[in-house]
Amino acid sequence: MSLQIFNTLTRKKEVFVPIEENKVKMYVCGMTVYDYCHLGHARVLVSFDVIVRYLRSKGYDVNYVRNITDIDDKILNRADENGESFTTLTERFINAMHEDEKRLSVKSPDSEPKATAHMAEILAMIQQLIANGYAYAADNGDVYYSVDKFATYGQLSKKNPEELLVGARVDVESSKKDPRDFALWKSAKSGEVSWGSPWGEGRPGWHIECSAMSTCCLGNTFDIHGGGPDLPFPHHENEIAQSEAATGQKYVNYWMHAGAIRVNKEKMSKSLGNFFTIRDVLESYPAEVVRYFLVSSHYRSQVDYSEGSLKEAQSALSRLYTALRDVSVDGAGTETSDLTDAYKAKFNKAMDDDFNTPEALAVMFDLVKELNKSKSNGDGNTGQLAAALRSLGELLGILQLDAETFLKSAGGFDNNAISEEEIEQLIADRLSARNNKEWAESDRIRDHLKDSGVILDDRKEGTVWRRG
RNA sequence: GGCGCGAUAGCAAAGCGGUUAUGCACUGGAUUGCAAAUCCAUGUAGGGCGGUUCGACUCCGCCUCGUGCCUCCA
Repeated sequence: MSLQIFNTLTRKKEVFVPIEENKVKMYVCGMTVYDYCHLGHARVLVSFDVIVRYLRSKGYDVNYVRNITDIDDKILNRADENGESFTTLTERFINAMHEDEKRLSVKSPDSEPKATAHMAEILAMIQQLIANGYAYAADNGDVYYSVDKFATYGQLSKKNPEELLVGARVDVESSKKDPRDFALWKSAKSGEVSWGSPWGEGRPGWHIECSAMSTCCLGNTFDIHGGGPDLPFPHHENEIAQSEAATGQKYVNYWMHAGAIRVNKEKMSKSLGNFFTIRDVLESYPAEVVRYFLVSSHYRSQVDYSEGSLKEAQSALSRLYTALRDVSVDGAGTETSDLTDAYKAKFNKAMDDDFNTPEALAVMFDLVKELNKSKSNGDGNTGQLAAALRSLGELLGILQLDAETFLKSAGGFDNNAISEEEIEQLIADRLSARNNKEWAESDRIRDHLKDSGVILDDRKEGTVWRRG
């Protein structure tokens, strides 16, 4: 079974064939660090994390590069508003982003290049573009890319260059030769942070940093380039124009774009102001629940965010962890058997189909049913089934906690929540009531705990509890 | 206006030209002092109109509705 990837460039699923056998060179557009990451960023972070995990599980040696945009207009404006240096601002939000991704179990990329640390490569590419006749320096010190010179402009976003000309905003101040042209280098206003260049003091345009950094990290041509739903145009279109005009070679083989997160049927975005930051959401829900929510829909689909969707994610995750509760997987992790191999094969088949995580989760729930049956009939397969479930979960970045820990903390985000000590005490009180067959008192305690979000489970060995 | 994407049961979300998706919720049974969890059983589908086909939720066309990009945004 071969891996198929939906390529934005062709709008089709294609069999994935890497440039170098068993190696994947992958670049994802990361954050512009002037604010906290929101759920839309989390979608990209988690989606590509799953993709990398799966590629590695298939034996690929993946070089995953995800950049950080640490210089641009919004960063300078925000730093100015805050009365702080732009580096103080960006360092703060880079740290915040790293905290957020860690909490969401997103593994760090192999490298995380920053625009400000790659000025030499950026300047070299701009000079190459001028030398190749694709860019020009304007009188004011700006350098622009000549969109008209790049014959296949619009190939990724399926836009007609002529129509872009008609629809382009006319900027009276601009020194562009053509309204479609975009800045490779912006001359510095007085007092602004800047870098020296052959065209005077200035800073790079938004698009050039990704062309320069991806090329320097991964080579002229690489396998996968990913990003969010709003990046195909103009960002990625411009990257193609820059890189292919500079190197004369194909830039990227497979373009991948995540779908939008929506709130009330509207895209979550900074400009609309309807965004929830990752840390906002993590105030109310365990990180793994947020991650499950993101993984439970396909990475390309639009998904609506709501309280209800997280509650449902929590319930579903509880079913998975409940199956793992009290199962010893000692010595079972490395066993293979026809039983577990069948589930793994189905899981892989789903993931081979453009990383179909909802389908993969369905396989995990089938496995859960098998595991639950095994737990009750004592057929001896319990350990290996649980181990298989966990190892599949690992590929999605879920189910790595101790089941007991998850189940006892899942709903525990209320500061007024009842403590474990109180719970244990009440359970002990209830036990003595039950021993005396005082069912009314026993049920009173059960109901009281239920009102506090604690659900009891009476077993032969004793009473266990969870929050839910 | 241009270029795309989508419409699945109460909700969420997949595959598939003919046979149970899956999860949450719901119903009946087993189980339990009562529960919870679990298992078993069952119900609830595929926007509208045409076409292709022995047969379409699944392919094709049209329509309606929703939504994304076209401007900084993941």
